[in-house]
This record gives sequence, structure tokens and C-alpha cells, in this order.
Amino acid sequence: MAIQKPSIPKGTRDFSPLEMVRRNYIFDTIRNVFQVFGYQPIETPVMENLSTLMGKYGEEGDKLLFKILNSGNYLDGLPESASRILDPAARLVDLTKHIADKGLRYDLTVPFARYVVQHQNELVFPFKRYQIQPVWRADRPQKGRYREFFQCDVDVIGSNSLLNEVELAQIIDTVFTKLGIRVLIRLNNRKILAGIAEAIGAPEKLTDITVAMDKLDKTGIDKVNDELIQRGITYESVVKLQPILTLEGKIKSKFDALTALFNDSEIGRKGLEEMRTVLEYLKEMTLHNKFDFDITLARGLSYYTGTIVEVKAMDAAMGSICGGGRYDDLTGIFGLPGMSGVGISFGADRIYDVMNELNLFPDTIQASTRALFVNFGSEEEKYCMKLLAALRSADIPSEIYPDAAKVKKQMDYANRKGIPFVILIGKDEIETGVLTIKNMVTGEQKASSMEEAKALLS
RNA sequence: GUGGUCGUAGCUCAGUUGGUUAGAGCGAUAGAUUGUGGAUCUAUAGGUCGUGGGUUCAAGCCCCAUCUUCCACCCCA
Repeated sequence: MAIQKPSIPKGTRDFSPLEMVRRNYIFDTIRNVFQVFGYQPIETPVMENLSTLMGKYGEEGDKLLFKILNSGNYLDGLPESASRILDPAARLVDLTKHIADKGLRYDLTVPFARYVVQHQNELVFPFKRYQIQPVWRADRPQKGRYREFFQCDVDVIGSNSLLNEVELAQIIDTVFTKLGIRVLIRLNNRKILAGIAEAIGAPEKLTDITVAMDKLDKTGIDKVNDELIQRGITYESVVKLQPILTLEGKIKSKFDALTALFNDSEIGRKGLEEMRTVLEYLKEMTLHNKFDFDITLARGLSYYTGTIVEVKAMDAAMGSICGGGRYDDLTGIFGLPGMSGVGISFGADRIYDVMNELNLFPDTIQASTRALFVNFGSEEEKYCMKLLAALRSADIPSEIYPDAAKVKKQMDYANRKGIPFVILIGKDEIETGVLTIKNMVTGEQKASSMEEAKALLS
């Protein structure tokens, strides 16, 4: 058989030891914060039924789902003849639903909603859960965008209280403070966006308006207006929107302008009230990072209904590294209506990229093996295994070189793995019962007892 | 999904208007040095030039397709 060049699918990556140590540092930090705030872990399968996933992320989202081809003879049982399948005019989607009924999860929120409905009888509400698992999107890879990446989700479901929003903001602030990333936390509320759409006389165009407004800081007001017109919003409505688009600066002035605009919009007033409450709490909390009320923040996922939040690194050019919001009725579609939830998701891979770019990983996390026993042969080997066991039971990460190779080679091994101490046990040491320990940084070498060794190495 | 971009040794990259046997540095292995590493010196190994077609007397170089990389758009973590 011809040798084939090994490769992995587009947009996926291998993680080598150094990367894993650093990734685990991120996961451990985030997990600890989640636990301190009283959240409990769950996991769900990497694949879900396509019926669970389809239609939850909008039209775009359905296209980005990885579908899993059915097992067995998946062409059997097709409702129509094979010639129809081979007909180039036949729509691919039609075929897809007959030959694939499973897909890889696109995020952790929808599987969580499914989980809550299925396990509603055993859960204690409000249910606070966290979940750290990979998700898959059939996107084109680019900077900060992978086809396989990890999300770290925290959600609380079964509580309408805005205290949850406040706590989630605290979690964001705590996580990024611990990781050493300076961030800007942007907040908005979907009800405010709905209120704006209503107030300018285009309530049915909410999505179009938010998608266009979202680009304000990126493309500028002229482009946004162009897009609004292009999306079928009337000239009059666009004119009414201008005072909102040009709003800048103080939170108070935004509130004043919106209050005036929302004279006839109840939903707008509701959103504004929610935002005021959240911001007041946050002011009391004295966070380490800045937060802002940003009217242009929209967020794509269609299921958000209340507060929305997005986090960006201040010192690196990267898309949002954390985002989320409140969804009033995510479980309704699975048969459990009236269950409000709010949650956020940390993008571990983007956080990694930011920390890498800014050199934020502490050196101390790279520590692996503390000491290496040099192997001088079978006699010495046996003797070393006992000493090794003693070090290991004292929680000192240690190892023995498995072959009686040249000392140079064994030293090289220690250097390359960054092992700071080498222990040499030869005939002399076995006779005298001491350990010759060499410091690989200073080159210093001395004889120690086991007790001294433990003290030195721990 | 749209547009662009990259691919030569394990890694980083040279490679002339298409012209004999595709090079360098780093790394690897062995030795100088049989229980003492990082330095130095010497030698050795390592390539279907991403893949498949095509043009040509001749292709790493030109053309087409395809895969991959990176980037922008769309959208998003």
C-alpha cells in the first residue's frame, strides 16, 4: 500500500504538550471561577439529532452545521428514485435530510436547552450549570476562527432575576482579571433594540436594523445608512434613527435620548429599565474591567430576548472572546415553555490566541518533571526504582531514563524537557546510600540524603 | 457561500528568462568524550518540490483542476 501523507481536516489542530499545559491553565482558571460562583458541571454528546440543532441558529447557522452521514445502507428507503438524487437539479438539502439525521453540535446552549427539558424532573431550579466542551462549525477558517473549538459556557435557567446578569458580568470580570487580559465588557438589551425598531416605525425589521447597526463602529454611519435602505427600511425610519446612531459618550445621555424615543414603546421602556438595574448593580460592584452600555451591540444568535453582552480584549485585535445573553424561551421549542435563562460563553481558543500574542502565560505553569534519574544499568536501575517511588509518593514529579544510554544523551533529554534536577545513582551511591543531585541550571552537584532530596525537590 | 493568498528536508527558507545530479541554516543521528549536559569541530542520514492532469525536446518554475495554509467579506467564540 502506498504511504499516504498524514493530515488533519481543515480548521482542526493538534495540541502539543506546551500548548496543552497552557490550554489547561485557561480551562482550570475558568472552571474554578465557575465553581466558586456555584455552578455545576454537565457534559452532553458531541453529536445531537439534527432535528435538535436545525433552525436554532438562523438560516446561516443551518449551513454551518456538520452533518453526519447515516450508518449502513443510507441510500435505502429514500422516498424517491435514485435518478432523482442524481438529478443535478435536485436540491442538496432535500437529500441531506434523508441520509443524515445526526450532526455535530454548533454550540453548547441549544444542547443545554435540550438537556434541561429531558432532565427537568431531576433538576433543581434555578439550575446553574457550566459546560466546557468542543463545538464544530463548517466555517472557513481564518484569524481566530476554527472549525473545531472549545466553548466554556455558564448558564442559569429558571430565574428571571437580573441578579443573574450581574453575576455573569462578575464572572467575566473575575476570569479575565485572573488571566491578566484587559477587556471591555459591552452590554445592551434586545428589548431596547426592539423598542428602537418600534419607535422608528419598522418593528418587523428588527433583525435587519440590528445587523446593520452592529457594523457602526466598523464601517461608519454612512455605510450603515446605506445598508438600512438596502435592507428595505424606509427613508423616514432611517432619518428617525439618526439621533440614536450618533449617540456617544456618557451612559446618562444615552438613557435620556432613549427615554424620549420610547414614549410610545413599552418594550423599549422595559429594556431600558432592565439595563438601568443591571448597570446600577454593576456600579456597586467595582469591577476591575470597564463596562459600557453600547446601543450598537446586536449579536447574531436569534434566540436572545433580553440582556446581551460581548467582551473584547483591549490590547489585541481579535473578535469577541466571550459573549452571551438572556433567552426567554429557548426550551419552549422542546416542550417546556416559560423557562427563562441567561448565559455566557468563553471562547477558549481565542483567549489562548490573545494570551499568546500578549505573552500572558506565566512561566510557572510549564513545570513538569522535577527530577530525572540517570540510568547506569540494570543493577542501578532496580535501586533507583525504590528511590523514585519515594519521591513520587511525596508528590515530586520524577522519572527515570528507561535505557542505560550514554550519560550525554540522558542529560540532553533532561535539558530538552526542562527538567531542573538530575539524580545520579551509581555503584558509589548505592554503597554509601546517598543521592548525587545535579542542578541543571547552575551545574552545581552535591550528595544528599533522601530527606534533603525531598526538601530540595519539592 | 464570495474574493484573494500560500505550499520545496522534521522546522525556517533559498532556488536566475523553463535547462545537467534541487541547496543553506537550525534540528536529528554518530563520533571527537566508556559516570556528567548546554559550547565547538567532524561525518552521516533526511526530498513522490502539496496532489492529479496538461503544455514542452526539457517543468520546483508555465497552464488547468483539486486539497491545504493564511487573510478579507458574510457570520461568529
